[in-house]
Amino acid sequence: MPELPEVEVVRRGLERWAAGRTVSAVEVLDARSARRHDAGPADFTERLTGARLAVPERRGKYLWIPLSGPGPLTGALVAHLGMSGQLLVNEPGDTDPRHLRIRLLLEPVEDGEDRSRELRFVDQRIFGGLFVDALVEAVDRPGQLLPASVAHIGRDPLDPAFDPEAVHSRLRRRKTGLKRALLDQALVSGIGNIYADEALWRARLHYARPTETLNRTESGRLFEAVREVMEEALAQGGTSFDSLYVNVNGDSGYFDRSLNVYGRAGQPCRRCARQGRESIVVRERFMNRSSAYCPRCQPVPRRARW
DNA sequence: CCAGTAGCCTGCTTGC
DNA sequence: TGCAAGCAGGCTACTG
Repeated sequence: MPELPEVEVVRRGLERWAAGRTVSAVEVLDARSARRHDAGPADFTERLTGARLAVPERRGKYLWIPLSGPGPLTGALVAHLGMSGQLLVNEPGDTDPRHLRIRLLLEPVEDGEDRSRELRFVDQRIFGGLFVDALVEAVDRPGQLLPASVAHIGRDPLDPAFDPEAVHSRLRRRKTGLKRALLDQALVSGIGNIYADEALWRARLHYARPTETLNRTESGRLFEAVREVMEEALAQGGTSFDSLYVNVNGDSGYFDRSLNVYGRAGQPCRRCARQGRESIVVRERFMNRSSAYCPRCQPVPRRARW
């Protein structure tokens, strides 16, 4: 499941392998993967054909490639990977993978040696998709452009302009549970179910903690934990884009090795074990998804908000 | 405006 | 063995 670190790995791969190229042809094999393009697949194809791909950008789990026509910027190709989306760069003629949904043919870069490439959007479950959108100025930063459809997304903890104090104030004004707030991409972006559980564990906070009772120390600890979890995942997955095949299926290599609570229900809490205490990680259903935590170092708050 | 939830999707796993 | 239900969960659109 791609979260921010996985999406950043894709962004880097695209910067390395697709930026600077011009789209010569587009094939929408499954219109559902372009359903967020309001004007339909034919318009999607038309807007992309002949466009030049600039350096990809990212906010949270949204990724976009600014497009220039023959002239200045005309918009952006926006991608969201959803649950199972992948963006792959291939040589034309490579065998089509099972869930190939959209294909973009990319012209060679103009040095005579280079070949054409294919940018492929592969997505088993079709929660993700591609669309073309207009670029608008960021409200809090004149001059910074982002797709109109991404304007409501909050800055992520790896963004230099991320403001922990501002997010803390907004958290305090909410009346909800902490994990619900962490997963709200308008408040702070890039955090999905897995990294939410991992960050909460690190910060020793329970997912049902009422946001309005959080103090600065705790929110500071939490954002720090989120950043650490993301940076570690990035360090492990962020080196695999050095070959042509931009491999980003959500496997950053982080999953098996470094997870402390997610997928570890029934196993001992590592932090408690280090302290010579015994506590077993539990898994509960919450918000129609699973939440894992250690009941000893992340005790259920007195006034829990589920 | 805010909090909370249904529905979108496919494929693997589990239960009868 | 076959079939159905359960599960995985990010995001938008919608309701209260």
